[in-house]
Amino acid sequence: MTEQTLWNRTRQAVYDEIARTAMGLFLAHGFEATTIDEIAKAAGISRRSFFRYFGTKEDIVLGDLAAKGELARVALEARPDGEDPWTALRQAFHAIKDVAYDGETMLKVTRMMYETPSLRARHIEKHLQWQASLLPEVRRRLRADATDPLDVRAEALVACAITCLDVAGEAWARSNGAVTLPELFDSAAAALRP
Amino acid sequence: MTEQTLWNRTRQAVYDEIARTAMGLFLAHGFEATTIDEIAKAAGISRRSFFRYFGTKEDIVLGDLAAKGELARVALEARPDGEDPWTALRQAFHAIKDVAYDGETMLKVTRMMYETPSLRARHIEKHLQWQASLLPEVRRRLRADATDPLDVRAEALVACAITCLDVAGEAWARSNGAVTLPELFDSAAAALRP
DNA sequence: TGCCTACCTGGCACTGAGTGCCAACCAGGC
DNA sequence: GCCTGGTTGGCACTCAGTGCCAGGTAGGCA
Repeated sequence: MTEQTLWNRTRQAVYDEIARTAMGLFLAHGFEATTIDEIAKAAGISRRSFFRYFGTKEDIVLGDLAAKGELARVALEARPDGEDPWTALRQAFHAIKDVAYDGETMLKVTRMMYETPSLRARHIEKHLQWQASLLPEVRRRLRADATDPLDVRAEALVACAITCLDVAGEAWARSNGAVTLPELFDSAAAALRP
Repeated sequence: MTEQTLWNRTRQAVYDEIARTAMGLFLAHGFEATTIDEIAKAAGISRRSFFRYFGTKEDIVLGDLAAKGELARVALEARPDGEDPWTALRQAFHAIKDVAYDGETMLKVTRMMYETPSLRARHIEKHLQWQASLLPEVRRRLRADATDPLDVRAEALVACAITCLDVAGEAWARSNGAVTLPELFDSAAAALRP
């Protein structure tokens, strides 16, 4: 982890402040309708400085997604060694929890994510990084040969598990929270193995 | 289908010419390194006119992907009624054939697609449209209730079938064509039901 | 105390994608 | 010959994102 110097703490505070401000604007006027100039102005920083904290506008919304992927990887590696890889993946994904906002806000943010094309695209892009980070462990469990061009079992399992999570997320956003995300995820995953 | 007036035929010819020219530039200098100004100049049209044929640079590469989705939908609807939905999806995807370029070029284009972030993102976006278009038929076969927020079986099946195709495509591009795409797709799909 | 270094900041200029608007053009129908 | 629908190029604009530079500020050190 990054050591907690004064610099880093200040930086983190500014980062959080920008994210908070921007999210408020997004929820009030929509993601696409909010320009980076507006965010910078509202957060009291220059446009140029904004890009020192966030590479793109999308990163504000999807910031902690990479961290969640690491959570899933750690959880997967903690699953018992003999467990069926697909089951292990399913269980590992239950370790992912959203704590950034309260339930109502989380629903709004999720809906925004699935409805805004550029956000949706970046979201999936981050999932591709999850895939890369989970792949080695699933390969190990399958005793798969990474050099065999025909053996795509590990890739397929990981990618489809993530896809199920995505399907569940979209259904959750549409359902207005009538059902829980883990419930939906299990329902999606079960559909593949009747 | 659009009726074949003189206007439409001319328009189609220009469209094809732009696509051909642009693809040549992409393969020669890379997708991101090629600007729209360069494409327009090489194709002998104005920058403004380019955007009347293609909404984005990515659409040049992914142009016929929507048509392929329709191909898959038609093939799915033609599968026998009693067939297991997952099997029907698998078989339907075998109807998708690439005929746009010769094998070697197709490999290069595919590799470019998987390696360029913006292309990859749009590619997945198009796949989301496939999902929407295939969903009703799979729901019908599952006798699924579209209003039940917990029933995500159809979504999961369609999305994962597409994901398998995507996994297969990436593996194919990486393998330099050592194995065929249908082979890889079957291998990926089989991994989910051992 | 004063200097040096590291890091941050705002501002400016630039590229490149994508859009709105307008004046000009051209083929076919009446 | 005129009208109409569709097209074209050009101009100006917005917005995202990057490179560069000059200035500030905190902390370490002599």
